[in-house]
Amino acid sequence: MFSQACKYAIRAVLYLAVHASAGKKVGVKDIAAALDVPKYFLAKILQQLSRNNLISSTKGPSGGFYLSEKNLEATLKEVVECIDGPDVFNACILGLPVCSSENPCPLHIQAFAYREGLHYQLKHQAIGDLAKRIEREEQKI
Amino acid sequence: MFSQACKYAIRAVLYLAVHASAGKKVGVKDIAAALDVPKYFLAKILQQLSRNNLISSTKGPSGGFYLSEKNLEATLKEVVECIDGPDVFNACILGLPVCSSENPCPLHIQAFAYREGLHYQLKHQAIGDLAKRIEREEQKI
DNA sequence: TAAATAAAAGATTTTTTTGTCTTTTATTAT
DNA sequence: ATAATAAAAGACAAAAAAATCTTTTATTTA
Ligand code: FES
Ligand code: FES
Repeated sequence: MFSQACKYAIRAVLYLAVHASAGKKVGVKDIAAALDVPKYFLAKILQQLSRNNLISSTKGPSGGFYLSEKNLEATLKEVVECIDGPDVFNACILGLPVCSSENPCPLHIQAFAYREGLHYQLKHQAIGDLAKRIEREEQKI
Repeated sequence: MFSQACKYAIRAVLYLAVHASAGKKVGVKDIAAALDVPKYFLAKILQQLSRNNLISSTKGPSGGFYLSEKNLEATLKEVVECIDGPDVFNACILGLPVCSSENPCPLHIQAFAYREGLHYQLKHQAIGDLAKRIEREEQKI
């Protein structure tokens, strides 16, 4: 479903939503250590998210990454599409050129439900709200 | 979700279920052409399925691949796991070391629900029955 | 202003996946 | 038996994804 880079991206964004803020930025090194993820690879991913204004950062001492108020209002759908491209939620599970309910492949019905359920949550839940739930329910990242 | 190899495997098996039989075997070249899939790569995949007794084959003139009665009773779950390994349906969508409802990641609920939906169909539907539905509903492969 | 810090950017390497080609082996039909 | 056929197996190449290292740029604190 998601590339390795995308998995790291989602986890890093959620980590920032929970543990960082404009007043308490956190560096790649710390994030990588907390998530047990390759440091340099994560840095690349964070740069890409930053370029696309999905996360915020400042350089220099006491710098690092965090989510602005604006960033917290975005959704994971945007994060996912930033890393894995815009077709993640529209592609046929068998790799056929188009996915459609009118002309479905044999796995379409289940696959479509699978994707849409996930897609719906990722599209409609703000990252900030998700973070609150993670803290409330003590979910792992 | 599925690797490219696995997608080809599923499609090839379904193609065989619909178009081949013990009396009418079909060669890699024909399958590859029909599915528009790289010939030599498909050959590798079919060999692996054959070694694991998920499809049948004979060499030589008028030889080729087909599904025996036994093969038709197997499920796509077995095909998938033969190619992509046994963890496909148990892995956390974020790549966390374990996926469990007791200690879920933030995407677990959706991911699990729909993954299980797919898993259930692939596990409980015999390939032969699936093939009948494909013919009945004229689904694409 | 200078030194220290941390992200941004660029270049490279490694690993995995995908795809190709060649040789061998088994089977069949002549 | 022999020739033709097609899968099996092995070796190889290309492309993509993942991971690493180095240099540059911006920022802050002393
Ligand atoms: S057509 Fe294959 S998943 Fe929709
Ligand atoms: S724990 Fe992540 S999908 Fe189940």
